[in-house]
Amino acid sequence: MENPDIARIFSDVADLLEIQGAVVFRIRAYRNAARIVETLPAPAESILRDKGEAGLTELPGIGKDLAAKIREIAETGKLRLLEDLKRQLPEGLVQMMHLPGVGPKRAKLLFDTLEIDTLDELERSARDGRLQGVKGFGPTLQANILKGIADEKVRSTRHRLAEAEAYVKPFVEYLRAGTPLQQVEVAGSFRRRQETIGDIDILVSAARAQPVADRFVSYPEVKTVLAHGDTRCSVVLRSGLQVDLRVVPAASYGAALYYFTGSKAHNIATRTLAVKKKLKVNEYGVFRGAKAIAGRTEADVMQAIGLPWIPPELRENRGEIEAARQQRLPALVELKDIRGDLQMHTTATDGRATLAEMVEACRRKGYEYLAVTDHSKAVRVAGGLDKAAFRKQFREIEKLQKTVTDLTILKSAEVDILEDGRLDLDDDVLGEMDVVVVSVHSKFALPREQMTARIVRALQHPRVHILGHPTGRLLLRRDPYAVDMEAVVKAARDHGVLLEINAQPDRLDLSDVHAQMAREAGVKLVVSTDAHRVEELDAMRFGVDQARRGWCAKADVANTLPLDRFRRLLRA
DNA sequence: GCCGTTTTCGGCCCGACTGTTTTCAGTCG
Repeated sequence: MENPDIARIFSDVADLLEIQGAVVFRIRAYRNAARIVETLPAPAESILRDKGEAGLTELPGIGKDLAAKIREIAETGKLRLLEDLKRQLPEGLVQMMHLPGVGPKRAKLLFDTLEIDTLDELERSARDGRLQGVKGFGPTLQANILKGIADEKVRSTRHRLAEAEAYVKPFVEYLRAGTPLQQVEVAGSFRRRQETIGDIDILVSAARAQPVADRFVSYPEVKTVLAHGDTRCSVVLRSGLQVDLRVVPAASYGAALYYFTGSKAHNIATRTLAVKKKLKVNEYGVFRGAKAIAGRTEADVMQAIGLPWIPPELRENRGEIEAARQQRLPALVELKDIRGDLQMHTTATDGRATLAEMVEACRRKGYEYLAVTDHSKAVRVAGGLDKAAFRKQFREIEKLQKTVTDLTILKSAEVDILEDGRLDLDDDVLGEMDVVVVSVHSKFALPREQMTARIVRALQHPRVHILGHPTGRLLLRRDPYAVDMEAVVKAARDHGVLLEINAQPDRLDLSDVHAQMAREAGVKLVVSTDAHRVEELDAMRFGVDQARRGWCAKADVANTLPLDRFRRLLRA
């Protein structure tokens, strides 16, 4: 069982307990546990293997009981508690409680009064008027339920960060253009630079809230208005993206920004800290009794709680609060630290721009070096190059290099890792390259052991420098292939291989959690765009965001090094 | 279910909006 499977089970338990009407804190403990397990830097199974249940109870939020339950799941593949709950409560109730306007209480009420336990049955009851008789189910709620069921069938749930950015920028411009705003910022998971976004939170400070709220719900792209209050509104855009607005006075802007940036888990943890200091924290400020002691800026708010300012990317309650209290937050890598891009393609294979065009674009970015990494021959669909074709390209590079003095073009390739872990090019041509990137592009469905052995074997090859997009995932489209990342990280460490954070907005591979895991193992990373067009070189910032979420400082990212030191690292 | 330089029991973050109510429960973030 992988961590997400265990998390899923805890999350299902929480849903069913909620319907059952269990004590809210017990429910919270399961939800909390789901989140903890989901974001663990190592598989729970290997923690159990190495340190037993004690290794799990070290984690704040996991006690004796939950540690034993994790063991039960690891050993049997399921959890008796969940099986029991499922026998008592039909699973359809969980789907019902996730409809807008329906929560655990109403789902249970529908089951108890009308024996409704599926979405289909609920839809029929709403249509034929049976819901009328149930307490609390007025005409509006019924209409909302029907709409929710219809939306459920065509729902676009999450959006990639880059995609959300494309929708939110014009929306913010529209708000700015029409009403006098003092400050405006997109908060939430967007500001934390999470790889995918459920909804967008726009925070505004303005002298008068009402005009901002009115303009917000009138945005032409708005499909549905979910809520329209004085200071808080919520809409769904035609794209399916939900956008929430919050308007606060300037004196509360920092507190509101802090609160609406989240994450929820981070907020709960810092508020708990505040309670111990006899303080109350809400979106309007930090209060001692009735007296506001902070609120205007985020830094003020955190200082009042006794914390230094924590970068949004770290606010996941994954140890950042403890690190902040001990003044050992990492100085996170920044876009301006990047001195070179180490994966890109040209018209020689599946890129759209020529070698000269890509080099010129990198020169304009002010890079010190770049690696041209066209595909090797196994990637037929991309027109992968053979030994002779690479040598031809290297001669072109040498020729071009003579005309370009202010940046170095590194000869390279994205060499395919074949099914058995051998490489798609011979050692002699690999030896003519400055840097060798290896990646998996085929046979994604291999069993976990086989895939792990395949990648580890490739990393053992003495000429390999970088593992490209290590898990092969495509966000929201394709799961990572089954692979033991702990073993891959260990192999990378043992053989001095760098792990790539691929900055393509639909890859962002490594994930934040894996990047952090690599960093903690002492493995160096690189952030590369894998650009197939000149414009895609701009994706570097998404990769840097991901590195920051993985706690990476400048020193953890090898392509922040000046060329001579980078070369020395490759040789080592 | 977790946790503890207040506690092994008794706490556990906080507020806005909606719909259906006549003062608030449920939902949501």
